[in-house]
Amino acid sequence: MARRRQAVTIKHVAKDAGVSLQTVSRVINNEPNVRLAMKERVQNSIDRLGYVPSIAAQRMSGSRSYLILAINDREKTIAEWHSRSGTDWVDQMLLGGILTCSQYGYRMMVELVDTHNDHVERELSATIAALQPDGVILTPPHSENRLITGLLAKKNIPFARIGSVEPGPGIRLTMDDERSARMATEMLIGLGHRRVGFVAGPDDYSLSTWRINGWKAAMEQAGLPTSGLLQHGDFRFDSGLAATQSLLALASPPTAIIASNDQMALGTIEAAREKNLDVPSDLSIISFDNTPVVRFTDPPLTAVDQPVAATISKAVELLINVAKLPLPREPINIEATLVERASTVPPQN
Amino acid sequence: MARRRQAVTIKHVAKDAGVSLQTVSRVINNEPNVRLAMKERVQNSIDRLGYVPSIAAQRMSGSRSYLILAINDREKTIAEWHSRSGTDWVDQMLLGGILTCSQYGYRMMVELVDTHNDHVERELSATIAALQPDGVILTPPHSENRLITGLLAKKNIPFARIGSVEPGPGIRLTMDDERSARMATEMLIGLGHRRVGFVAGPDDYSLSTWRINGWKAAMEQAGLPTSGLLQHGDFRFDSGLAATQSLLALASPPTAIIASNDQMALGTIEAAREKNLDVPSDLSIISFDNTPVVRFTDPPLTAVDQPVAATISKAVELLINVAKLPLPREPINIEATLVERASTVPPQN
DNA sequence: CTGAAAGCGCTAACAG
DNA sequence: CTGTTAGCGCTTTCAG
Repeated sequence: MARRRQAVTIKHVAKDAGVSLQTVSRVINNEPNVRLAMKERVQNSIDRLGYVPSIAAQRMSGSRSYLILAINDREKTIAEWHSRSGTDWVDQMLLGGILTCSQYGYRMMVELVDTHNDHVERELSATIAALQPDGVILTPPHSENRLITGLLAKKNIPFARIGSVEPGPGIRLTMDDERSARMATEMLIGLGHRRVGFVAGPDDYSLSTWRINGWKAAMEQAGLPTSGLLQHGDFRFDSGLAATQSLLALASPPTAIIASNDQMALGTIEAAREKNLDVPSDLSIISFDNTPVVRFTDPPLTAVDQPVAATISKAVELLINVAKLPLPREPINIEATLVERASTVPPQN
Repeated sequence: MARRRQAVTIKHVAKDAGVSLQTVSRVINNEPNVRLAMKERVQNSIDRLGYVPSIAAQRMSGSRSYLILAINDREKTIAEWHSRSGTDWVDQMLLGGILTCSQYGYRMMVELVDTHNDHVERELSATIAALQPDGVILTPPHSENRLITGLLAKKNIPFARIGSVEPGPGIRLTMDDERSARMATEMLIGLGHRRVGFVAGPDDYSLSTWRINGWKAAMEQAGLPTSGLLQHGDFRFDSGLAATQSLLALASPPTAIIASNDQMALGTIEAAREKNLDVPSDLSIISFDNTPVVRFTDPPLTAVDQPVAATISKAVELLINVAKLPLPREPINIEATLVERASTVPPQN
């Protein structure tokens, strides 16, 4: 491979503008202490020569790397990509991340890390040493992996924890899962449902518990029982199917079910079909996430839309401005909304 | 922001192993001329200290950046992400790209570039100057944008052109669209269809034409007419709907339609529904891409699966080994497969 | 086979 | 406000 060198460097610009390297550097970085005339002259040379600073060189000299790392769970992400289940979590991350990054001259890079690996620390250390990101975004279940958060804190790398309110280092952002679960439950209660089942996610996701709590709170506030109406799944279709089968086998089965994600909701639909129950007249369904698939199910699913793009965008912003802005001490909530479709109607009997 | 320095550098390793920087460098890069004993001693220090070379420093000193850039059309990609249409093109790129990159110690980064922009060259130049990727993957319609391919060639950056056979610089990879369109058409003919309509993609995608050619070839070979059975769309739902409406308004409408992508196929389903035609008994449908949505339509769509992950994976491999391997002069074909679902049956009348 | 020296492009620290 | 100097961590010469 040809030894590629930077086509036009800060030296060329300095020479062209007849100033020192330092002055050019100051202009690039928008630092104070440059006369306007000088600044314009330099900017002119920059534009004319088409100069763009080398990120590698900037990083080398102790400045920023202009890189934000978004870390996802390796196993789960690859499984989703393989299965082509239509989960667009990564896409929404990129949507929020890339656009916001580019506003600040940053880039976003997606990394897959295996939480359950004994070598998480080594794996992550290596990535950080190699890439030297200016900020890291942690998604569940990494957000609460002490090995990871501890390492990042120790290395003094700003990071955001999506979907975690657990105290500790890092900026915490949530989509207020308790609130949205409550909202979904209240909506069903409002329609007249009194037995609302809940299919929860796995325990290693904090948000699983929050959603349960929101559902319970709404039920209790309406004076409705929850006992026996809670089942656990693992976010996959099969587990949603099994959980719903259990719920529908109850002496007095629920007339509505909330599933903690779309894939499990598909399982819920399937379970209803197996029992010859009509959705929504026999069973109303609300799912979480609002991934593309919910619009193509029969019937289209009412779903809690998780504002993933907005959340990542916010995280990027905070991470980039971490030096300037005062760091939020409290978790930041990006509110989810409920998208009504055809899977929710009043109970028919 | 704290001025972060590399925790453990090549110097530490050199000192620890009692050798020169150079020797460590040779070990890292697996260069010859290091005695096995020496190599082991150095590797030991590397492992013990947990040393990982800084990519920025490597890049600075004229070596590789270990970065492959995957460039997608900005407008189209963002529109798809926003609409949450379930297109998983980017996910499949990442699946193939990230995994293969990581095998070689590389990373993949997704960039969005606006083809229709007058400043493509400047935009791309800036990205390249900033990132200095070792390779670039171009997807349609960038693959045939002379401004882009010319720039990359001039800068001597290895690149792959996905979905292009047009002569010129760069490694060309296709999914053999003509072949798969022929295959789809033959399948329908095999079922007994004689009037097979085709909804093509936009002209600025070469593959649109290839798919048309495949369809035509199969029809002609079977002695079937194609006149009037071709309509053009722009890959979006609405255009698929309109194109199908035109086809169904024909004096003798087609009994089967091939749509050049899944979104347009959804439009085809909708057009059939509007006319009270049953799919598949009144109208068989095959779509291209096999994105997640095709499994959730009613009925699930028979579709040509585009091996995006495999193609990107292959591109990455070639790009990384561009110095060692002889560069393929001919386009490389990664073969698509036809996934049969419920939207294709023999014509009912 | 190994080492020493020079430099990649940029910024921090210090002078003026 | 501007310039000079030193060095980031690594690889490429070029010597031994």
